[in-house]
Amino acid sequence: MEKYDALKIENQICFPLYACSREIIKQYKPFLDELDLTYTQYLVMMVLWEKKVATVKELGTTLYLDSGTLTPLLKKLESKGLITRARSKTDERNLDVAITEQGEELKEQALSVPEQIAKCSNLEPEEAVMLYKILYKILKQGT
Amino acid sequence: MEKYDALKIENQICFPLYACSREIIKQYKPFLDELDLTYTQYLVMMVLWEKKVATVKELGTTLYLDSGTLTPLLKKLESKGLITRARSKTDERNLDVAITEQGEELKEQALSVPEQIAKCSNLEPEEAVMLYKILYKILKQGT
DNA sequence: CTATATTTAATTGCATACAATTGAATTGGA
DNA sequence: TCCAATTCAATTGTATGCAATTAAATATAG
Repeated sequence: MEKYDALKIENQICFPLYACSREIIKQYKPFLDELDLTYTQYLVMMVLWEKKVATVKELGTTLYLDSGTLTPLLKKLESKGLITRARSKTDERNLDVAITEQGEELKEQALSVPEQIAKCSNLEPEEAVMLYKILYKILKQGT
Repeated sequence: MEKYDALKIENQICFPLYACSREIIKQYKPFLDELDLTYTQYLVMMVLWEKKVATVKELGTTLYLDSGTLTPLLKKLESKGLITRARSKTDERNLDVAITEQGEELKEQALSVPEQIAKCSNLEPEEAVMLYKILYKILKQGT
């Protein structure tokens, strides 16, 4: 163990995490292109397909993103007709983001995305479960 | 198992990967701020602390980044005096990126980064090893 | 009840990421 | 040898990420 070993890329855990994340997002691209969605837009749509409505704050908490990222992205989804944006009537600080009929329709088409992505993985099921557990353990630590 | 379950955030492996990557990079920020480096700049410097010289192509292969990301980033590191950029004499298509004396000096200071980051982790050593193995298995698949 | 503190989304500025294109240099085949 | 194909870095355009600030709305302490 040499003095500078800790500074080598191959001895870091963050780098493969960072690289893997981007490589897998690249795998999504051809499938998401068919929906005319970016990966981040797809994440927002996934939350709304499940919850129908969420504030910017809630989207940010769920996706670990802030308003600086979400505001322009949501305006884009709005311009595509997939969502609506409106101030909450009970608390005007909140912006309610709601899925539209058109947004709902995209859900059917989106079903093919996880289907096709699943085929790309070479992980054993136990590895996927292990990976999932470890990643959420790390994420929970920030709570 | 409902029809749309595969479209839920919590059933995806890519999302926690993406979120984890960004959360851990945020943990690096206060330490990297002291070196006046961003995380990506730090990655490039790590390669050069080890290899002294590398072409843009080699940096890109190692870090999974392309010239569109690296070119402006390398110009910034050059303007800080940490690296030099010069066309290779044997093949002018290649750009040789080399560490400077000042870049070498930063290595000492950088030693504290992995030290302090290690303290932030709540993973068991076996979990870290498992995570590392799985991530590199995914990365190798793209080779 | 009111001044202050807090919460929330938007904005600004900077730094990536990356697809697609360009242009220069080199390679390899006819 | 010569030219078509390939390789490589740079450029362009779009889309994030995120820290820091701003401004409006709401909550809270006194």
